[in-house]
Amino acid sequence: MARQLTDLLSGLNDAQREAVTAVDGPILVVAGPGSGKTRVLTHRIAYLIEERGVGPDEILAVTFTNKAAREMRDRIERLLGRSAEGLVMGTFHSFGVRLLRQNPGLVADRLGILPNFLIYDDADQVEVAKRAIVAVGLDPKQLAPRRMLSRISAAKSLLVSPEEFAQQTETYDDEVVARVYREYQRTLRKANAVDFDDLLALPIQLFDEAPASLARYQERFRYILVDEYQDTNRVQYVLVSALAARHRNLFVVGDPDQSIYGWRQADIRNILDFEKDYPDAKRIHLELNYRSTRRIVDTADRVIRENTQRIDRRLRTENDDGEMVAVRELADQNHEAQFIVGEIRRLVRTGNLSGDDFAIMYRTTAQSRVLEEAFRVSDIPYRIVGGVRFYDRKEVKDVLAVLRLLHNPADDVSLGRIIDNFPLGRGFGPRALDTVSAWAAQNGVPTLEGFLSLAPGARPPAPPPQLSGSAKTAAQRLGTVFARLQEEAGQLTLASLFDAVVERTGYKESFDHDKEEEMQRYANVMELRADLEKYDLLEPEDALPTYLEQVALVADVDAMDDDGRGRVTLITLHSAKGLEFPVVFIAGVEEGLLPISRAIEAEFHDPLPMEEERRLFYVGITRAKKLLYITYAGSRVTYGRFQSSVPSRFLANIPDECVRSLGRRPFDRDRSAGRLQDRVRVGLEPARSTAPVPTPAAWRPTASYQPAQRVFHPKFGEGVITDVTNRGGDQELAITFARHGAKRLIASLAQLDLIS
DNA sequence: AAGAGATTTATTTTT
DNA sequence: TAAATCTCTT
Repeated sequence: MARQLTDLLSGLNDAQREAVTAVDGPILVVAGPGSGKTRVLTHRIAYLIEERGVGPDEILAVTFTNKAAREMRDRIERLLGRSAEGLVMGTFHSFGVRLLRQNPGLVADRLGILPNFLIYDDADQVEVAKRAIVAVGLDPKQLAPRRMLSRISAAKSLLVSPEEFAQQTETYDDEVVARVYREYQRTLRKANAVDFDDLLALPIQLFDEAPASLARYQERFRYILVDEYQDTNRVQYVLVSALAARHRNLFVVGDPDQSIYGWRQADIRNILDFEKDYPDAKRIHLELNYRSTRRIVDTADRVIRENTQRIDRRLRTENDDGEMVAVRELADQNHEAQFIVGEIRRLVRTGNLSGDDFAIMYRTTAQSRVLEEAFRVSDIPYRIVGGVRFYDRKEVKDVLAVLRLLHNPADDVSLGRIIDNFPLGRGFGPRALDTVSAWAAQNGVPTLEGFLSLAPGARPPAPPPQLSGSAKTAAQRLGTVFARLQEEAGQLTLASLFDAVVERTGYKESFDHDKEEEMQRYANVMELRADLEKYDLLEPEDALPTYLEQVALVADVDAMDDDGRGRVTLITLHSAKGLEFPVVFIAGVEEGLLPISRAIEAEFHDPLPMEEERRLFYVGITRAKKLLYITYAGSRVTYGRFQSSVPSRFLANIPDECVRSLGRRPFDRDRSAGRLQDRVRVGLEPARSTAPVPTPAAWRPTASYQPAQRVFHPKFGEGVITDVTNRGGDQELAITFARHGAKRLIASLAQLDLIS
């Protein structure tokens, strides 16, 4: 016992030790980046179990991603030297599902949601929103379903029901949202489906309806821990508060400076007001950074210091100074990607580093394209976190739609998908679907029943829908196939069910074996089969629901740890939160990208989005342990158009002592938008319009090229200069490109970059 | 109802 | 630029 105690507490600093051993009552830990908060969380849980005799099943720990939960559980089990069975650890959303699954009777009775409910993902939600817009007699083309959805989601995150929303409308637009919201919710329920926000809101409704069930959980969870508390929203706050009300042993960890989910209704006040909610709370600060070099820490500190909405504190470290932060301007996004690939190659060669030591971070997923292309040709292994998830690929979603419909016959969104995309639905158009839907509505049954009623041997509740011609044939075919699949669904393993699905729906044959692209998509479908096989170990009746739930709740980062070894990571700044890498590149640090244009537009009436952008940059900087590169391009192609860009204002705050410019031109702080801002503030110039946006020709270095130099051209790629002819102040270059052969180019016009 | 061809839209971030 | 959506023809 004593041995273990020293193990659990050794190597912790005073503040960390205090956080681990302060057992009872509300505790707020404000933890800067790299200050060991994961260590504190894991050691604290192990300490509770080992030293305080707390049962693992009396502890609830909420993390931001499933990956974090998995890793923490592993670390705890390693500390304990045994399994931590019973410990409830996961994201808010997975915990929400768990609550709903554990109370099927109450959930059905009080909330009207049957146990076979599905979790609708983003695309499904858009579809439901569209249908809702149509149903209230409006036009989805004018209303932007996505915008409706974000308003609805915001309302749900604030626990505002459709009825409450309707009562507090102020503008015409609000009224429209209210109507769509109501219909959206009705459509979801009719499909026996829930969305992400419901996973948090429904447990609260359940507790309202059945206080005894709340009391049970309150009693059970003597200790509750919440990570990334700065990113919790209202629903999450209410849920945690309710659960912690009985024992009040609530331990929250967060960093207001890393709050980057304001757009998801994350409310920084949850952490700032913690001590108001719990006047007896103990507050512990973890400030010393163990992760990064001194220069990286100082850079981060100076950048975040510019924010006004924050608690003043200083980030510090006792680590070595380390290398300078490298800032590099590139001609365009291709050069930027090329530069990054080149640097990585160089560092791998000379610096004893491997691919997985590197991460490239960017603000928007669109930026990953060019980077990915550069890595693809470079043959450096890489992986992309974010972008299109495996489960979001069209062909995968198609097959999943069938499985979902088999699990939940009310799932009209999946039914629609099947009709649109499967050979099975051929000959069956929108008008015919209207007929069947109307029939189903009339009889109060799911739309699928309309099809089943046409299958041979069916005993429908009413005369089947009136169809004719190709629509009738198609509907009969679909009904017959589904009737049979439904029978088999309970008996077959998932893999065999998969086989039956792709065979009988004609999906398998729909791939053209002569087209490479289609074969790739077919390969994805088969990968789904391999995925399904893993679930055949479960009880047959659990396999499908467990699988579908897992599919709905995996985040991009969750899927990350599979075969990440040796690969460079390409990741959005948002997804990078909580991760660390020896070498980090932050790409596209330009006005309009980081900060994102919308934050710039909003700045004059609302400074908060801009501050969030700055925090995002801060999150990126603090991911780096040893080396940090910041790159920006002088111009980039957006929507297929060239646009020149201005270095981000955030660059102006990096201290001279920490930064060095790479390349021929020094990094010119005065051209970054930060300095322009100053001028704007004193009223010398209007914003942006007169900003000295440099034209490419004007700022391109007038380097004199020489034969044998290696260069990079945005279109032609890598090449070697074979001949140089001087023409006045300019040069005409003969270049042999690796992939495009010999070209003659004018030095001042060709957007060339020297590569080492 | 289906496919070809024209046109228009999109890029903020995600559980 | 590429993907999604619309329009027109059969």
